[in-house]
Amino acid sequence: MYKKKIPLDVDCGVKISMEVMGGKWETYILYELNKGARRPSELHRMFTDASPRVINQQLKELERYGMVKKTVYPGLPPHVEYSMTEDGKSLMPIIYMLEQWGNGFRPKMLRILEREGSLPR
Amino acid sequence: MYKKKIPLDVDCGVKISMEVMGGKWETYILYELNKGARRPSELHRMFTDASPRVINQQLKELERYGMVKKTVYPGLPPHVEYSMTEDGKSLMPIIYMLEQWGNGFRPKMLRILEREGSLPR
DNA sequence: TCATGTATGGATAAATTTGTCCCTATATGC
DNA sequence: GCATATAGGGACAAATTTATCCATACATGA
Repeated sequence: MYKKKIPLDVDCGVKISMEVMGGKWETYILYELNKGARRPSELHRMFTDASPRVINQQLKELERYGMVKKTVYPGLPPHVEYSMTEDGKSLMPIIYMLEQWGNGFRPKMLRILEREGSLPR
Repeated sequence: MYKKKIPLDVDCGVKISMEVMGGKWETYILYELNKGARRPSELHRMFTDASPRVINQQLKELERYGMVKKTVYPGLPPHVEYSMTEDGKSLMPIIYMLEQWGNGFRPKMLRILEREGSLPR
């Protein structure tokens, strides 16, 4: 893990929220875990654009902040499950709002990107 | 400005929202402009932790996405003002939610940081 | 003349996040 | 034996964001 040189600004609520759920795959993971517990390998298969390594990192971050809970079932082969905590669930309304706002803004965003010539195809 | 090598994922609403308001100083700027129009130099004096250069960059980004409007008053010395657009205002509820959630989570965050020995002073 | 305030931006460095490559270890199936 | 699946992580590279340094230009006031 990377050790911050400039500490998080704990005085700002927005910064705290962003720190907890701002990772590239974290909202995806939370969204999925909100439907039910998932094994790491399931998530790896779902998010094929992300390398397993990165999903593991972000799961670890989410666990660190108590947004998800890791359960290890003893035995071999290893069986691990991640599930949502109450704190994690409390993030969902924010995620839904971000999702909704972004969906509403999409047409304008597409026009902006097109105008700048940065649309693939 | 930095030209992205990996394009924004326009299929994801959350990503779109983050792209628009995820910059380090953007929510601060929006929060301030929401109270009324401000000149760049006013913002520079307010956010002394940020270099003027960076505030300018983020203002430019916000203008690019239509969240703020730049007005140039002719004459010398130059007089420029940034003000909120309707689209910008529509972001405020999200910013308030992020602020509220983060404030609520602060005590836990402080305990986590303390446990890891990453609290200054 | 020189410092100050106004607005802006190029070039470059530092910090941070994300991604890739490859390794550990164990059990099962072919 | 060898491939596959399970979970995980070290070392490093690439992408991205943020910061620093310094430059332009013009007017005013000491």
